[in-house]
Amino acid sequence: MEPVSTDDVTAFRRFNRYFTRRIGVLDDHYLGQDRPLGEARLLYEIAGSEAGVSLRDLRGRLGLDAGYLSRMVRTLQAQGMVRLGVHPDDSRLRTVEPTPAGRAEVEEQNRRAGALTAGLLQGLAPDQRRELTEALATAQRLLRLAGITVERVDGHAPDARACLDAYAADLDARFPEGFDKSDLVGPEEVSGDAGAFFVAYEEGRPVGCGALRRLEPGVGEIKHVWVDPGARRLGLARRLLDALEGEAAARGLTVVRLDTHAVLTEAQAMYQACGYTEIPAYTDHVYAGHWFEKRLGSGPESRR
Amino acid sequence: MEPVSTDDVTAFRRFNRYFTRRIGVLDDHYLGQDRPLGEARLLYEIAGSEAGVSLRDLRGRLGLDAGYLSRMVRTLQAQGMVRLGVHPDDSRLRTVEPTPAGRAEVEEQNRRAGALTAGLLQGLAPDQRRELTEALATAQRLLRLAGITVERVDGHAPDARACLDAYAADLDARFPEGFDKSDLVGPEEVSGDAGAFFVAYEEGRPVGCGALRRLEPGVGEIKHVWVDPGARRLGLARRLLDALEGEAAARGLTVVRLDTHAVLTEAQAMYQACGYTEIPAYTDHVYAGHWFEKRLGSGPESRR
DNA sequence: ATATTTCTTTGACTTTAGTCAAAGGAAATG
DNA sequence: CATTTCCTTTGACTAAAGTCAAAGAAATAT
Repeated sequence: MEPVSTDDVTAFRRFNRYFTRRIGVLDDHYLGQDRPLGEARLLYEIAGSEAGVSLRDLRGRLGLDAGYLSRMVRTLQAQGMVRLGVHPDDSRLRTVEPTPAGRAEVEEQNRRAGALTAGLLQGLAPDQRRELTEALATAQRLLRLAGITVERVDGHAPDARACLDAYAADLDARFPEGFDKSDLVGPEEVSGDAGAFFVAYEEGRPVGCGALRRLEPGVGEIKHVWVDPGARRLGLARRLLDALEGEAAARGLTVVRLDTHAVLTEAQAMYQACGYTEIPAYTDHVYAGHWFEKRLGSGPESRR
Repeated sequence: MEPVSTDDVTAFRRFNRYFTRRIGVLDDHYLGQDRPLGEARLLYEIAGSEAGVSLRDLRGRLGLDAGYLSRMVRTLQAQGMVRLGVHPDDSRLRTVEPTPAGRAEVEEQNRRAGALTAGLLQGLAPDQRRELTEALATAQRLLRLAGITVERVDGHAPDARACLDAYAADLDARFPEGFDKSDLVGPEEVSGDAGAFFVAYEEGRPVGCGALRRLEPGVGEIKHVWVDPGARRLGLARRLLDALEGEAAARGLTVVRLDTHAVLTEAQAMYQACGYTEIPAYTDHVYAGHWFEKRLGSGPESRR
């Protein structure tokens, strides 16, 4: 893996310092106008999630001490900003939800913050605003991608199954003929000697997966490459492929194959961009309409 | 002035939230590992400026209460991180400078922050790192520009004179024959009916200027458009020109002219890009090598 | 069914951050 | 040279942020 150039690091740190100084501070400042910052943040978080949130969740998300959180929630409750309840499934957990008043306050804060931002952008010409918006979108996309880790997990792991379920639901919606879950590989097919399973995590949540399976001596098959709709267009599928190919190479496989459904045109384009070439059918798989192959370890990768 | 689209505002706010959550927080966190955040920031600021800094300066830069600052500085002194002295020119002022130990601590923090950043960027391919760096640079450039205000000031104002001094020094260094300060317009030539003077401010500091002078009935002259070296390549000169032309139009002038030295090729390109056309000499000014003119109020601006 | 773990609440703290006013020395102003 | 302004220090506070441990209720594991 290439080392990170110090120029990139300095540029990043320079931006970071500039941005948090100039913008981040502002944002925090308006937030905590009528109440302590911690409380404002908490209310914002509570109002952000439509249904009720559990205190346990909030604690995790905001990284707060249990006692501290408990007290702040009480304060908000006393002010009529939130309502407390008991979790229906587990009565140890308490849930919080915003009252109309709480929602209104957050709305008002959003309005003010929006006005602040608009004031800032006012200093730019329209085309410069567009340029800024695009640059920020690019940066955010890449930052998200950088924060996602791809990890090998056991085929039986709950995260693995969760991803496959989501994958199956996705395909069922996209294939004209639907998709039957029983067609997924079993956990034992992607564990141990038989294969491997990778899950991509973003801030602890699984947002993508991919499986590798031994097909015949020297040949592997890649299956079930899936990316959560919320994490698409980041370049994550490529990273999953990288991981799968790396694993295949480490197992001494020289060729990987895969098949894909005719309707998944963007997937086909992606495979081709990653160095896969279309080959004749190597399976008579129900859903397969196109077959691809890539020879591994043949010098430099064709990276976009 | 065009209204800011809500899309741009939302995109900006989304980035802001994402960035401060994911990155900004990190940065603060490592900073305040061994000492309170405020103290760490203060030490960072002190170590950042090579020579000693005055407390007055620090107070301005960090926006701290005088008493609060005084105490924090004492704490740092007691820990051997900084040395206190009296300002040579004004013994009401105190100066602070980092000791070797203080410098070392900041160095160590920088090292750690750098490692953190490198770890983050590690998740990206080299070309994606470059893309990110570029996007951040663009964003920072535009944010800086958005934060700069152009204000009309009196020709006698200290900020106006400071800009003109810097401008003169700049020209003196660039012109082969040097530049004589006595050639600058006098304060009364850019005040009241005779003309106007604009200063660009970035976070309270003057970073650019431009003057407008009545030349003859219906015709104005733009002079001394200057941008601080630290604020170049942002598009600030254009904004200064916009302000000057707006002022000229408001005064009923229909034409503005300007002259420029032969060596200032980038200025000439900029004038042309802003709708100025070269004309024959209208002065026999010593330093002038090219003359330009623009007719005002003729429909839509040619914006880049 | 008993023990263990999980989750929230409460009490009792500490640290950090920040404010305000008084006071004294030094420079600038008239 | 008297007055005003500027800058720092000190004392006396307050509010916010955060920590830790004990305790009780509910769920899970054995």
